[in-house]
Amino acid sequence: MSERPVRVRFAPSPTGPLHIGGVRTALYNYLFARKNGGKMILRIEDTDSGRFVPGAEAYIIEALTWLGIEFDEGIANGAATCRQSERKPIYKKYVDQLLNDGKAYIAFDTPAELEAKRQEIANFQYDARTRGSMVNSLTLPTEEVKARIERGDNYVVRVRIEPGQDIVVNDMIRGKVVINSNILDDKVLYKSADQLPTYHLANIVDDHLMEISHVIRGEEWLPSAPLHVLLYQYLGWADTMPEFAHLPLLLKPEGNGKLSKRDGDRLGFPVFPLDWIDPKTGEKSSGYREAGYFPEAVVNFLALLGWHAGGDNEFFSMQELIEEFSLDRVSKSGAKFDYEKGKWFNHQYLMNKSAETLYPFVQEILLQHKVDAPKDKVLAAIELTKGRCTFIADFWEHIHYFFVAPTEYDEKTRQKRWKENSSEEMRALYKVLEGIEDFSIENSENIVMQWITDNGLHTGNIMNAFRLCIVGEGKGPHMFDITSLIGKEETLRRLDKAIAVLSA
RNA sequence: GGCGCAUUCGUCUAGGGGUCUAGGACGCCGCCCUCUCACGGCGGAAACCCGGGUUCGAAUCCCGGAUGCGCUACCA
Repeated sequence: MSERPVRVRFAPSPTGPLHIGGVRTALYNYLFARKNGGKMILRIEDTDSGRFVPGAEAYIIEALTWLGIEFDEGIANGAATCRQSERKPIYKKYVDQLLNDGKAYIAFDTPAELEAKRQEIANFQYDARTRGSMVNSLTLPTEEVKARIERGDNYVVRVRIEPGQDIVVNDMIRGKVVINSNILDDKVLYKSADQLPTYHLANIVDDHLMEISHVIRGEEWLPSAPLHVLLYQYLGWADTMPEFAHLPLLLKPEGNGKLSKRDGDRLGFPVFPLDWIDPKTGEKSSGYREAGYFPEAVVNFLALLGWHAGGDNEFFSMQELIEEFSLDRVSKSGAKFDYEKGKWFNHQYLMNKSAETLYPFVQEILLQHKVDAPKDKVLAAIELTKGRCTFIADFWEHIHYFFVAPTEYDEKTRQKRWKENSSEEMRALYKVLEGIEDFSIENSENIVMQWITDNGLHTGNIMNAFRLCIVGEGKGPHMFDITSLIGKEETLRRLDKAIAVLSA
């Protein structure tokens, strides 16, 4: 283990909205950096000009900001300051170095020609066995190569892999992974067409220049890690090569495969942090924020998909995650995405919030429904109902009857709770309630219960019918919590109306 | 096909040779609380992929198989 300062990066490609697996990668990088007193860097890997999607970069930054994942470098005024597309001369320099050192060569084979080769030869691979029969600087005379370049022919630079050597990747999560160079191909490092490096080269150069100490990324990169190790050696940077940690993948909740962008709308839950509208197709993908999730619930849930603190506790704030996080407690195998558990987390976070904290959100919902109620009444209603809500948006369903009298009565509840003598009993209850001066929870409950006892009535029958009259359906907090909040006048009004409607 | 990684309840996982008749959580089921719905409490069903080996002893170590996933682009 080196003693150098911890510096990690999150390096997304701006090809669309950041999906939840990417968010988790960013989160683990962030936790690792904070835990070890290191720096977190954002780098935009936009070396594929063809797949660039406008707005994607801003989306990534907004999403991570929402979740509380902060960057120490690479971001200023809300925009990324490190984009690979803006570093062309830097990569060119190292491409030339590799070329001069004979670690790479120029190839003129066109994509169409390569495609033809693949059709022609099964398992065709551009490598030590085949490069001698291809069109490149190894097979062409020097003048010809020069002439072609001057003529403006497009070419690529390929890494020259020497066969027959074992390449060792030390992975912090998986241990030692050995791969023989025979199976590696001469990957393209640079394209003359857009003068941009490919991922592999840009990645190594930037990680080196930015003094990245740990590369924490998805497992899909493990197969190319040997190439990266080789590039560090070719460039002469082997001694400062970062440590690698390849994270297990996030899998589809059902069936097989990696969680993908399409799964969200197919399965009916978000796989993106924020809503996203595709600029080309106009297609909308839903996000956690708009679905009503709290960022801290998403972070908590995501952190536990592939990592475990060891004890029985499952609730962690960002600060606690930072304190507890460790790469050697990251799982090796992929985790299926369990949306139900995500909802449960949100429910827990919502229940644990104070009515005061929830107030602005609920107030907005009430306003949308044209309800203007005093704050203390809203706070009380929130306190009584928050245990029933998973999302903020659920509040209206559970809170509306505190502010709006029922206009209709749930048919099922009516059949079950409205008995033959209910009208009569409710009329009697009306009289009792009318006579109560102090309409507080305790007092009204005492009086009504005493009345029930004295007259040999059935508590369940009375209360359930009463609930149907006041709420309109068979749910909600205890009746006197509701009636004392809506007040005597409103209680009597609702009761009167309900008796008329339900007796008809 | 080739190469790599992985494999404990349906799902997320604890477990790093004996304390495992395998623990927790989500979901599911039952009971309690109760005027209903929730919340909460209690309880239940539910797993070490298979086969060899190492060992006095294996969920834990090794090998093989099976299965899953990933990669195999002038994409990241």
